[in-house]
Amino acid sequence: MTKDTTKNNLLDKYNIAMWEEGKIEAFRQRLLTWYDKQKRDLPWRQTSDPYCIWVSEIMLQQTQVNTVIPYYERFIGTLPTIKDLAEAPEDVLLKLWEGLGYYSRVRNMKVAANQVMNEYGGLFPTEHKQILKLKGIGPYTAGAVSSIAFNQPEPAVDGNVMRVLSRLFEIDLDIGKASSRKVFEEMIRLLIDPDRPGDFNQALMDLGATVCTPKNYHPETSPVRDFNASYLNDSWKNYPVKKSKTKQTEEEYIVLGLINNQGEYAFEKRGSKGVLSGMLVFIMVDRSLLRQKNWKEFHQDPSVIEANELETLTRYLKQEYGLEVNIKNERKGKCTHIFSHLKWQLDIYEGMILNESPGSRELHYIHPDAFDRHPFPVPTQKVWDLITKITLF
DNA sequence: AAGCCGTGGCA
DNA sequence: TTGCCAAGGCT
Repeated sequence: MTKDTTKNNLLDKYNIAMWEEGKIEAFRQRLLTWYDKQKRDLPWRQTSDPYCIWVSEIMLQQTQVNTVIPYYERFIGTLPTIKDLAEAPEDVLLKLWEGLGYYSRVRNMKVAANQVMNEYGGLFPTEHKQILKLKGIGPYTAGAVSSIAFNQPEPAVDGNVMRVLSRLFEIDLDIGKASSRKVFEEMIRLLIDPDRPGDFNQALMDLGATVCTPKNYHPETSPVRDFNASYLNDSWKNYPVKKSKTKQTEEEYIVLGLINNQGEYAFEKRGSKGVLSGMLVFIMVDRSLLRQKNWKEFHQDPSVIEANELETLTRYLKQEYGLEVNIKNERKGKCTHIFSHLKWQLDIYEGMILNESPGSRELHYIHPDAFDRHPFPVPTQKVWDLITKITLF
């Protein structure tokens, strides 16, 4: 039995009707003409160096263009080649990444850079299959680098592309589900311009970022509105389909700015798993571990640690860190930090370290004058600003 | 498969 | 204020 290569099983399965060849070619031309005229002038569009394209694509993961631009300039300026990246100490990399978030991205880049040095002699691999094997490079980024840097007709399906295609074809798939991406990739394989695959992919993303946006979407302003089934059928408000996310869970911490007799603050490196893994934070103690069952009944003043909780805290610091401290029971300040899936409520207190003995957790002592030399995640920076803030009367 | 991983911007 | 969203990948 011979396979019918004119049919696409995945598109058939979801009853998606692809356009005929003439319409596809007209679409390519309309989209690329618009792109040639309207494309955004971005730093990584002034190079064809796969290393630079790669760096930009990693930074752009779940991060907006305007945020990325200064980070990209500084990163490429500091580490102009993949060899520089492979040889850079992790602290230097994290300092360049500080504030961008998702810090495993840059750690993975260093691993990938070493893969390229060891397996490809420092030359970025040119084949999509090889690129996909690099640490931190998934289906989207492999497609982006392949098409943009090496002119290969590979799909690069991100949130923009899924939103654009959902509206163009009235696709009812939930774009939040991982399995949906493959369907959109099959569509792109048929749509992509074989002569300008990189520009085609970028044009679709530009369209999603500037015209076919999640909010304030006006389909009549689109350069490809004639191709847009959801516009022609006035169903565009239904697309894309996306399930709403679950709310962040809240966690409350006492954060301690503990200073030793040399004027240094105590920090802790978070574990290798979980949020902010391997990053420096002030000592944080989960209040749910400290509080008694009915603490709310007798605890009135939120700026003061209740006596029982303070006692437990003191014991905890001795046991976990080997620290004897004198905590000033007057809240220095409070702040919140919101992650994608959780929310931290931080109450900040200061204290003096009276005695240190070996504890189960290692501490790092950093003098205020040296603070800027270390990479810190934003929550640590927020707490730092509160602790060192000069109070004006 | 679905939950985890940061941060800033915006209505 | 709150929730959503952004050029996703890993486990």
